[in-house]
Amino acid sequence: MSSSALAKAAGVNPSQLRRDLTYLGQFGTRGLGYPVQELIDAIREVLGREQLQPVILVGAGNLGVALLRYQGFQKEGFEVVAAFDAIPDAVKKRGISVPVYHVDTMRKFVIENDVKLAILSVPVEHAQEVTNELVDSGVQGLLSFSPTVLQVPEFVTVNSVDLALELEQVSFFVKSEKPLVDPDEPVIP
Amino acid sequence: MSSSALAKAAGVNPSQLRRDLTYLGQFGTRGLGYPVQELIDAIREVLGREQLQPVILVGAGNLGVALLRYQGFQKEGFEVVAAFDAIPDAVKKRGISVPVYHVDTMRKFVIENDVKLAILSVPVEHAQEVTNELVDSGVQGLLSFSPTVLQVPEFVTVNSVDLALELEQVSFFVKSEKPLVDPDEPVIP
DNA sequence: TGGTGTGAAGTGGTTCACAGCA
DNA sequence: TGCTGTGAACCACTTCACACCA
Repeated sequence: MSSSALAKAAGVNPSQLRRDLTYLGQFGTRGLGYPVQELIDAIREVLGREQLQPVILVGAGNLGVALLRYQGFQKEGFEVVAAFDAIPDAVKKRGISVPVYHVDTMRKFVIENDVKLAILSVPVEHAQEVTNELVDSGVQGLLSFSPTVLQVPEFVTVNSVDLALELEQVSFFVKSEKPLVDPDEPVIP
Repeated sequence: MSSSALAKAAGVNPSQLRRDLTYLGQFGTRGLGYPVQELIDAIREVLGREQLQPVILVGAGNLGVALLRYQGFQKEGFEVVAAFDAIPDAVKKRGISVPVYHVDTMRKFVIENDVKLAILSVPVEHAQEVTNELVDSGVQGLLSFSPTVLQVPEFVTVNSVDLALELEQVSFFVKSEKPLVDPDEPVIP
């Protein structure tokens, strides 16, 4: 498999892709390309996907429940082992195999199960407090869907996905006449 | 309001924020800061948020329905005016005020209502074909949740959110001993 | 011949540092 | 004095271009 074929599939430049792959070592063959299976193994190892990673989800509202039903995480080597909510009884559990517990039991669960990753889909006004408790319990990585900047110690990784912002980014380029803002020209003359 | 206060709230560097704001013109006062209301107005105008932007959603599965229930889009000036699905009758409509139509009627709707933005939450294997039809009908911006690279003409803007990938990004930094890969040192020695 | 690996150049975004002004 | 606006330096990432080798 050549870098140009891979690059096309990934939607990037071939040089880019070759450069990136060298960080895994160098096992392409000049004139031939990359051995597919070795590539898969090497990437999998670097990404730490040898075994399932346990994850918890906090906030089983609309978005949270959808995420619980979402199969994509399992496919990529994650296992959502439990969900937590302030009102677990209110959660519509149809089609959900993951147990939903009260958020008061979260700390205990995280500690006992040595959970390192959490998905946060709580209302924005509770995002920081829940984050604090998670970090305090030992969680080191957060995927947040709240439109706010979470304050965490530097040893904790946060990835924030703001859905409205993602749509906003598309919208900006659609409504504007020109595809990009010209930095030499103020947007408002 | 000073740039440093805004920067702190946004989680960025003050210089960064000042530099960004100059693209809107220059209306900060040296020694004083920025006038809040003018700032809001200027940003709103640039982002084209004076009036509601109509959006359609395609693919009313788990994620799609959650997105329909999600209030964040409305808050940011978007209105999801209709949803489309291959089996609209199967969609659980509880708590959804947006009408769900059959995907066959999508093209007509897009053209008649001059829809320019679409949210795509269809299964990955149908993402490209639905994209083609949307683009063909006049949609110019797509927010996709399918883990695939969509092929579109250059005048169409695509923003892809791959939820599993977002979690993967967190996971990488959590499981690795060091916070970052040292580019001089191959990950696999 | 074809395609990798990589110096070197290019690009664009970030940060510094400070002149200038309320 | 305090804080903006911005030239210049900095930095990280991207792309080019080509030596090198199966």
